[in-house]
Amino acid sequence: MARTAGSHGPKTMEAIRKAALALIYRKGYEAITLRQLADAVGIQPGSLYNHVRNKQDILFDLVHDHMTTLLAEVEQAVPAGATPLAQLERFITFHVTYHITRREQVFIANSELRSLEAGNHAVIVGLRKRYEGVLIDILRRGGQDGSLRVDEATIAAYAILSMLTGICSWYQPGGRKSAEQLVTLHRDLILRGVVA
Amino acid sequence: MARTAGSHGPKTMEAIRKAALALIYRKGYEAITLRQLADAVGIQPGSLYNHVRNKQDILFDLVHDHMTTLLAEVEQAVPAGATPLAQLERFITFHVTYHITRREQVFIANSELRSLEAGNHAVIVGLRKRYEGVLIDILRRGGQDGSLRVDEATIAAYAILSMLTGICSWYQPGGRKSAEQLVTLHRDLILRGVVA
Amino acid sequence: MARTAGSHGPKTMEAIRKAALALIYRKGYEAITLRQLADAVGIQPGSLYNHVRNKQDILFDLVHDHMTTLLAEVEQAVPAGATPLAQLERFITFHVTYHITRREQVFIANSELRSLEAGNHAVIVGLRKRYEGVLIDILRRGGQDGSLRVDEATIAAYAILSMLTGICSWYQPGGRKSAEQLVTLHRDLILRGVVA
Amino acid sequence: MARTAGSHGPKTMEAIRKAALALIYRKGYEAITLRQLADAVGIQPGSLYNHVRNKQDILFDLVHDHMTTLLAEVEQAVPAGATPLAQLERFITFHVTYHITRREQVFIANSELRSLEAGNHAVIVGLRKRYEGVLIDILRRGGQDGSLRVDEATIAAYAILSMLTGICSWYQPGGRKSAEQLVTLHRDLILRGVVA
DNA sequence: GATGAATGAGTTTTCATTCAT
DNA sequence: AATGAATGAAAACTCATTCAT
Repeated sequence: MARTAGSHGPKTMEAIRKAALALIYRKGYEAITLRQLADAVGIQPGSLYNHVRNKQDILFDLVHDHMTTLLAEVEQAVPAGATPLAQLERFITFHVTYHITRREQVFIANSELRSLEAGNHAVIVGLRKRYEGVLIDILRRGGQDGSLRVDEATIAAYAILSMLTGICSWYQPGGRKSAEQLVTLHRDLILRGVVA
Repeated sequence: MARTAGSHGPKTMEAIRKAALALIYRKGYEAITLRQLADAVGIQPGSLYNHVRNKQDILFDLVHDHMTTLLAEVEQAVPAGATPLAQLERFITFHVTYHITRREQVFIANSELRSLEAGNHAVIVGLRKRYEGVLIDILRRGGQDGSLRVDEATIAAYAILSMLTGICSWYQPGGRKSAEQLVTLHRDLILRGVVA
Repeated sequence: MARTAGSHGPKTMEAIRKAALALIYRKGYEAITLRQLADAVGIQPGSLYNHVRNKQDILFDLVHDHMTTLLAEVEQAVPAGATPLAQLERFITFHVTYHITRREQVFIANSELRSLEAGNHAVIVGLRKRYEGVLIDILRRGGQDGSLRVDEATIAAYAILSMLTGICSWYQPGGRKSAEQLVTLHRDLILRGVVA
Repeated sequence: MARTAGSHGPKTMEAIRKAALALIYRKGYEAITLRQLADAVGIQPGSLYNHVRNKQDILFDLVHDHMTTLLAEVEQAVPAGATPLAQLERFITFHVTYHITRREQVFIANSELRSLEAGNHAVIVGLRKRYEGVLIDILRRGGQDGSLRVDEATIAAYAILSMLTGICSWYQPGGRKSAEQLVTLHRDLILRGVVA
């Protein structure tokens, strides 16, 4: 049959990725069907398999892409030679900014981990551990040189990451607060706490 | 929920709830099947319907129970007449303690919101808003009387809740840290931040 | 929904077996669909799974049942103490009779072996080797005591089995020849050949 | 297999035929996919259609080629003027030799008949009848002139053909027995039977 | 001639749900 | 209250086939 609609050629893969990101973000990996995804792309369900091996791969690709980008960029953002405090400030700024610009990827990478098959799961958890490691390392060095008040670097890192990552479950682009304001608010909270 | 009147085994209903909690916690609502649930309970899939109206109700029950308990208990835990700072400390203690004792309920109530049908979703979001309101209120009053350094009470509340709730995604009962230690660590973090 | 048509209860399994036998005989295992099978039984495709684990199991059951019956009956039919010649005559009589009464099972057991998964395949091949062994043993003993002119018992057995089993690819019940006539014709052929 | 570099034209068609023969022999017509076939040839599935009208044609070609060759060669092999006994010996020799040299074609021509569409099926069955006719004719004339002990020439012919054709389901080229030995064994069996 | 991407119909299988017993 | 067997809808995935490039 002649092709009726939708996108062709190398653009299709990009369209699939985009549609999958939006759909999974809204409904969750388990809840979406490949029919819905195909509809969103404008092709038949079977045609997805010209670009993708199976449903699982779609999720893994999305999460894996996100994690490798995240890791690559955090290294750029946190200057190696700086003091732990300076590094922490940079980390917070980077994390908040990145997370509100890529809410969907971040959200999926956190909430759909459970839907990854064992092998894929291990890969992503490994990458995530490396990312967490960046913050743990900063906190640990700050604790050792006395510039930061941190006994349990790991727990503190988890706490900080949870706080910052939580932003993407309520943040709406174009909301009342700018990215910079969010950075400031969270940086202050983390650095100095709430007690006046 | 909705057990048929005259049923002689409230134990079955309890077993269903327990099994559902464990299963949904591990795999997610969309990913589990009623066959798995029935297996875990030791009955046939059809028999579930003697106790439950449908799959959705199982989730809603679990989450609703959790939310009402949470609300009831937070009121007990946070003394009405105390200062904002004292209330905040109590809130943190309560929240952490509650969350690590009921990791599964908490996790589900957060991660499976998306799987609730519109009506059910609205109910739960309403309850959650009330719970968040408790903290927002504390922070706002603390900001007003100058005892807490908080401009944006709502955002600060979300940040604090995200941090604290995050505990249940990594906490293992019987781990290196006791509940009290976790309370202390997080309270210090929130109250005074990390800068030495 | 109320059940509309078809068979219920323990009879369904029997109906499935029967319909599967007829369908696979006519079209082959790979060529039939579970929709066709369900139609023939008078149930919905999904309902098959109340009785059967999957498509492969249907085939295996059919073939396995046939092979075990065949083995059990051949032992009855061939008297242990008799001379090789007498045993051979009995074997031929049994084999021909059995094969024309159960053409479908026999045909499937031979032609659909290829469609069995590795494990199932091995089981059936094992049973078949045991059946072939009965004839090989007769021929070998006949060759040793000089009553039969057989050098290569295995090859001769395969040749005889091929000849006899071939009957079910052309035999029509109620055709010109009775079962007894077929037995006689083939027995003569095997025992004395065609040269006058 | 990888396509021989830069090979075009009739070589591809030959490669398709060869790969199809091997694949269908191993797995059966219904069980193979054109993707597997294309892989084996080293081209894309769509490219098959430059050489072949559809899947069915591939099977028909294979079987039809085989049957016409078989018919052409059997006429060469069986001398028209010879006695029925001499002709029978030649027929056996020819059939066995041909079948063990072209096991795959023979096997397919027998086992995949069922997968031919009505029209194609009729053509092949017609050719097969002509081949069977050669043997039936020999037996009938032998029965009439008293040189062969055959009442039912058709049934005897089917029996003999089944026996001989059966060889290709177990014969392995390079096995313990040479083609000549197989010819001798089977000729003796058919001509004189097994009774000493 | 070959390719990559598309189609549409179909496959086996799963699942929530129903209901007579 | 439990069961076994049924339904009907849908899921992921496959496949022969087409066709613009």
